[in-house]
Amino acid sequence: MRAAPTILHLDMDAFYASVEQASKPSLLGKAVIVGGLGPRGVVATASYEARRFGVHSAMPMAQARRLCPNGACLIPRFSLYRDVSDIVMALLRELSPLVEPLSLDEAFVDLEAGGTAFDSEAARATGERLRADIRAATGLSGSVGLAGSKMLAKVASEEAKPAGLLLIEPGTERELLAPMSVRTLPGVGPATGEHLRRAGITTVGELAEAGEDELVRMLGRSHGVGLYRMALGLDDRPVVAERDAKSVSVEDTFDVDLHDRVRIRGEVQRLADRCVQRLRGSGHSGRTIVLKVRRYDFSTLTRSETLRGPTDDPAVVREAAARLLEGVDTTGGVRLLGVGVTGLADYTQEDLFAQSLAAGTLAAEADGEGGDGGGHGSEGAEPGGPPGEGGAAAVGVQAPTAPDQAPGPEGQPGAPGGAEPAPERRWPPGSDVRHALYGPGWVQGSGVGRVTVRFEQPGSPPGRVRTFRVDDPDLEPSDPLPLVGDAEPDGQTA
DNA sequence: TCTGGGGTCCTTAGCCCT
DNA sequence: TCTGAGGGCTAAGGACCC
Repeated sequence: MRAAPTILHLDMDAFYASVEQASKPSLLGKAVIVGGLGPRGVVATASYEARRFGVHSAMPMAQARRLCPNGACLIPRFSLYRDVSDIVMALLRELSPLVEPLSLDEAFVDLEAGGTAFDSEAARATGERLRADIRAATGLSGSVGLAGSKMLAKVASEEAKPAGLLLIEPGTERELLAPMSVRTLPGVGPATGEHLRRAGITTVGELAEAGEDELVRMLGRSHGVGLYRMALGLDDRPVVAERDAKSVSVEDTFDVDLHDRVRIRGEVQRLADRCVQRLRGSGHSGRTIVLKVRRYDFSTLTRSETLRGPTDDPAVVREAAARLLEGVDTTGGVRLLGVGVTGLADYTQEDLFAQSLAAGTLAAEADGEGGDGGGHGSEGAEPGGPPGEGGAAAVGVQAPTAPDQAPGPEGQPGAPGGAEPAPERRWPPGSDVRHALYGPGWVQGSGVGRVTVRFEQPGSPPGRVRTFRVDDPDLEPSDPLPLVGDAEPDGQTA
């Protein structure tokens, strides 16, 4: 391990919730919960105000609402978070070319490689400056950890939260780690934590005392050796700037379990198409198709099939996913379906061409695909009629119209619904809107044909609330406004 | 009214080949 | 021809992370 604490770990504080508070001034200092709002939604991030009520990430949203009934529950706005993240990551890249993003709100930086800092003094100064720069550029706060390794830098930023900075001086690691819970170490989750607890190991110090052999015996070679080293404060993993994606997948959890086999097939086809869209978007093709099924009892199984060559052909992926589904028993119902592609290769025209030759892919097959599956698979469910069990309205909860359109619009606003009579517009809480007269605002809630909007924007004083009919022609969805800088002059916030 | 979505990595087991 | 070891690949599941 290096001598100087020049690995920096940045962790933005309650990122999604903080972005929401910054862009919605009336929520500053209030409990904000960001996550899925459906009956099976979970919390992605809670503001520190909400955490005081016991709300935390991965908690079912229903439970969060119970604990914190006055909290503002909002859907995530990933495009905005990505924009803010881009600003933060750009600031990190000014410090060093070696920046390793872990997610939208977290990254490692190798300060030494950037020539930014070679000792504790300089590292600390750099960290403080970074925090100030992030606040100036985004209005948000982040926590900084500095240490001689990635693992320790991450532990440090966790300890520094919220809005702090902690530097671990070389030589003090073991002493610092010893009393901490084993769960502090990366790679120790609920299962490993429980495994260790049963062996009487609850702290990092006890982990180190157990010895490498014992940990290997308990947890296997890779995990055992890795954990033992971490317990000693040893971690020589380098900061890696570019990481190639290894898989691409999409999955959907349904508000109500799906029973109807025809519907399930339709959903798998949809997911396959979405997956290929993402695959192509990332400039990849892939060789192994994976189907994921979570059943009514939460048991999860995967089935996979490896093709002769990589593909990004939707028809090929659809067919593979359909074949895999045929081998899965779905009686009892499914709550989640997913389609993924692994074994990624860089997309090239040659790949595509080779694949169509290898798999004998025909464009005609893509269109006539239903023929194969529908032919022998007509279990019950008459073609046009509503499938049984009320599974039909499962995904589009609040779309009482046209319950039986087979691959129904999914739970996203503005999903393509075909050329039906204008579907009722939906206004998810937290989403951005613009009113012809009142300017930019956000949806505070909607129901019984009404939508309530608060008219405010980043940097404005808390705004007023007004209620409209859901089909008010003056009201329309809009893009998020940047957190800092060009606020709109026309926003009436009085 | 339990438990999202998008990932990575590891382990185990079976099969095929040398 | 049989047997065993070991490597590579595939499939499935599990743990973990944010």
